[in-house]
Amino acid sequence: MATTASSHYNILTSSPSIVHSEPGSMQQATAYRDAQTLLQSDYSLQSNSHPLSHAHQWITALSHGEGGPWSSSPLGEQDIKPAVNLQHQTRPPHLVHQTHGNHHDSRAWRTTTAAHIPSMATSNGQSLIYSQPGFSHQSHQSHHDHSDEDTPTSDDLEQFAKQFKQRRIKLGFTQADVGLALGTLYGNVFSQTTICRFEALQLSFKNMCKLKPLLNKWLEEADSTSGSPTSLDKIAAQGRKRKKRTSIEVSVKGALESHFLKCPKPAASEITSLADSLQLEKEVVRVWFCNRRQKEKRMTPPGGPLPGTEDVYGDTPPHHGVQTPVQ
DNA sequence: ATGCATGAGGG
DNA sequence: CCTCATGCATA
Repeated sequence: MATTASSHYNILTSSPSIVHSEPGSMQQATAYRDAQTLLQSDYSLQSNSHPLSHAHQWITALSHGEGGPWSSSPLGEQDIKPAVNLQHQTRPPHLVHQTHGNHHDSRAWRTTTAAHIPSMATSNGQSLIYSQPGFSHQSHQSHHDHSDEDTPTSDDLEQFAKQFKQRRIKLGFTQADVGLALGTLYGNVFSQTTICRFEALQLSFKNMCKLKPLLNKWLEEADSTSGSPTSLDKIAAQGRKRKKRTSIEVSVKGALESHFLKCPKPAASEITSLADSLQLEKEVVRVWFCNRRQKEKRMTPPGGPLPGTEDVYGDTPPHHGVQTPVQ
């Protein structure tokens, strides 16, 4: 055992029917989503407004095959702007996080009536996260007022994400709401997960840039339309047996971590032997490494909140410049 | 909020 | 097989 899932795919929900055809086969999948949504909504006391309609269309990021994840392709969707992307393969950013925020959980959504404006810009180009090498160079465009257009900097994204979240909460929307709204507005539906990751800056720089405009529009729409009755509609079209999530034991994770530090990109053979020694499926291990690598490429460094030096809460009265970035 | 997973696209 | 964008299922 060791893991909750051995290696069999869970055959859940196979309702071939549509949303409302079979009087008895329209719950399963839908029920899950409902539960999740309701759960989420419960947190922030859903206000109601749920967009409707559905759309199916995802502009696949047509940008691929770039050497450096951080050094090239500012955006790959709007148009090809002769950005100043100086492309030179810089080694991947390693764990260089320093005074990163801290981790704490808090569902005090909507409780923080918020009254403070996040106008605490990073002051002197000193972001909390390591900055991207080779970005802040676009300094010949006599303007940079626009919230969109032109590749944002890491700081811009950081600021935007914060404001976005704040507004979203004030307006009483859940992350899931936003995801759906984007679908009705622009044809791109996103999950709660994605919105969450955006707010937490847990996406790649490129991905953040791509989503920012959309979320920005939603923001405008949202507050301007603050009060319009929207219908609630949900689309349920799922028919895919997903492998049950394998639960990897902490000790095993530790082992994987160790190997990752040594070799972030093991060869197939290595993966096989590693999987064997850890008694995991090769595929699971392979995927683990893939995900781990992705994590490394996020804007916010993995590993989390620096262990060790953590100041206590309850004290620290003198001064606290920045508030915890994470909720 | 996050861990593991899927899939498109590119070699 | 990898990278990348994304999300179901879960803690």
